[in-house]
This record gives sequence, structure tokens and C-alpha cells, in this order.
Amino acid sequence: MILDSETKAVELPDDHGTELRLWLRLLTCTTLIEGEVRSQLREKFDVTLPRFDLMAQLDKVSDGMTLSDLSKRMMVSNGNVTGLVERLVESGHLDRRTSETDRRVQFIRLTKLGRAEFRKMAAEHEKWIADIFGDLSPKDIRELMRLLAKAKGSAQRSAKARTA
Amino acid sequence: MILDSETKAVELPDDHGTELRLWLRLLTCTTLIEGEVRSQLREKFDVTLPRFDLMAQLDKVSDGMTLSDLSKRMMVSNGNVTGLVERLVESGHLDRRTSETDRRVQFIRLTKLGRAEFRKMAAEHEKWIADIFGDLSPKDIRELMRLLAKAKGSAQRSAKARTA
DNA sequence: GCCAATTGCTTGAAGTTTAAAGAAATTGCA
DNA sequence: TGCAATTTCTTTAAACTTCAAGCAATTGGC
Repeated sequence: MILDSETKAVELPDDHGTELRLWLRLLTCTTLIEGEVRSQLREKFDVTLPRFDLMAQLDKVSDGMTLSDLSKRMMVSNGNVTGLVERLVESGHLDRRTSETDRRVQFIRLTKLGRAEFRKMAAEHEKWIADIFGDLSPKDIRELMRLLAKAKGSAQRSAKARTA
Repeated sequence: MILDSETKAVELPDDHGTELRLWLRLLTCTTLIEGEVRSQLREKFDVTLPRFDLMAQLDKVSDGMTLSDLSKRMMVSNGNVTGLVERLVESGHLDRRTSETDRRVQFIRLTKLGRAEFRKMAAEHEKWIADIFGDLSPKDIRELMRLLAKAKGSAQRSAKARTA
């Protein structure tokens, strides 16, 4: 171990251990919560997380959304959304309509049933989340929000630089 | 909108909007980084993230690990690990050996090839992660670590209470 | 108007994931 | 010992996911 004059561990120039540990902790935290939400959705409403997420995107708008919009917002592939939508139309939660000005485009909307069911689930979901973060003070939450925003910005900068 | 005497928004008793927003931000952040890591692993090493994760668990120990240990540490189902290990044994990265004292138990280890390939990937991986979090100061990282630990504890408390 | 490039979506193959059921082995306790 | 409960792992079906290839429609030069 390399020690400096104050007998404190000094990092090697290429030691990126703290960032790696941060990433693992972030991932663990998210996986844990995601698993919890997934279990609750299945137990209480017999619905999968991807379906809930998709409906959540659609609930934000009143007049529908294209498949591309959905895949961008959900950060998943286009083909993935095609399948999800297909199954949700099948079950009567969604409604799809081809655009009249561009016949490639499909507008997807929640049906009355879909919106009603989603609203019920969303209300419960919000309570689960509140309980999951229940030990955090308002200040903790504000700080986490701020730092995660910074992390997100950093990650986007990094991704963009790579693809550029 | 309900306003108090200081003309500041007051939260309704059941408003859990801040926790929900925190969760969405946490999820977005993780998904973003995970996608980035996934792309890099595919591009640079033609390997999937689940395989990398599994090898990462095994690299931490010298003498192997059981399937159950793996599934607990990776926080995925047992059957999932069975399939992943199967494919990695097939490709020569892993070695499986039945325990002599308990014939239900399989010890899984990295082969020489597996460990060598993993080490190469891990070194690059650490650099990607460092770059992804590059805009965060050491203090930001410490704070995030602390708050995420608190969030993790809170989520575990919540999950435990539910299953109890 | 023509047509190459782009855009929106679907399809197919391979892989990952879960939940649930089941098989095999071990453990613990009466 | 006997055997019920538990543990470890596998299997199965259905769903989810990505990537890449492909189809159809539109757009943007020319």
C-alpha cells in the first residue's frame, strides 16, 4: 500500500476503484428496488413491470404516442415495444391506429379499461415507492436527486463522446 | 394548489411525488449506464452483460462458488444461472465440478482462459465506468455512496417488512 | 417526376429472465 | 432409523430483450 506523509492511502494514477464501487452500489440499489416493484405488481395486479412501464408512458399523454416515441422514452429497442404493444392490444389495454398522414406511423393509446387499470396500479405503486425510500429524509432525497442528475449528465456526456 | 401562510406549496398528506421522481431518476441513470456498458462489452469483446457479471462474481474468489451463491449475489433466479453457466462452460470459460460431500452442489470456477479473458475485459470496463462518472468530484462520489447505502438499507427494510 | 436516403415499424434468431414445478440429495428430529 | 422438511439444482413455458435484416412509406435533392 502506498501511503502519503499523512499516512493516508493515496490512489494510484489509474485507480478507478471508487467509481466502480459507486456503479456497483447504484446497480444493486436499482436491482433491489426493481425486484420489489416487480413482485408487488405481480402479486397485487398480476402484471409485469414492462407492461406497467409502457402504460405509464402512455398515461402521461391524452392523445397517444407513436411506437418510436415509446421506445425512446422507455430506452428499449423498437422491436421490443412492438411485442409489448401487441400483447397489450390483445388484452384490451391499448388501442392502435394508423396515422392518416403517414401510413408508417402507428398511434398507440390507452383504452378506457387500460387507463382505469393503470390508474389503480399507479396509486398503489406510488405508495410502495414511498415506503421503499421511507428512511430517507427530505434533504437526503433532494441531495440524491441532485447527484443523480449530475451522474446522468456525466454518463450522457461520456456516451455522446464515444459515439461521436 | 394548496398554499400555506408563507405562500409555499404544501404537500398533501398522501403526496409521495418526490419519492417517485427519485425512483424514476435512479432507474433512468442506471438504465443509461447499463446500456452504455452493454454496448461497449458487445463492441469491444463480443460478450453479453450477464456473462460478464457472472464472471465478475467468480473472479472475486479463487476456489469456486456454488450455483446458489451465484444466484444470490447476482440477484437473479436459480434457473437463470443454470443456463448462463451452461453456456459459459460450453465456451470454455467455466469449469464445473460436483461437490464430493454433497452431490446436489456444483462448484463453478473460471478456467484459465475464462479468468484471463475476464481480467482483460475488467480492466477496460473499469476505465469506461471511470469516464462515465468523470464529471463527479470525489466528494460527489462519497456523498452518492453514502446516500445510496442509506437507500439500499431502506429498501431492504421495506422488502423485509412486506415478506415478513 | 425520379430515385437514393431516411424513417417507422416488423420479423427472426439468439439470448436473458422469471415463476413455477419437479427431481435429487441432505438434514433434522421424533 | 424413518421420514418429512429443506436445500440445490434443473426444467419448462411464457415473456422480455437485443440486434440485425428487411419491408413499406416518406422525404429531399436533382
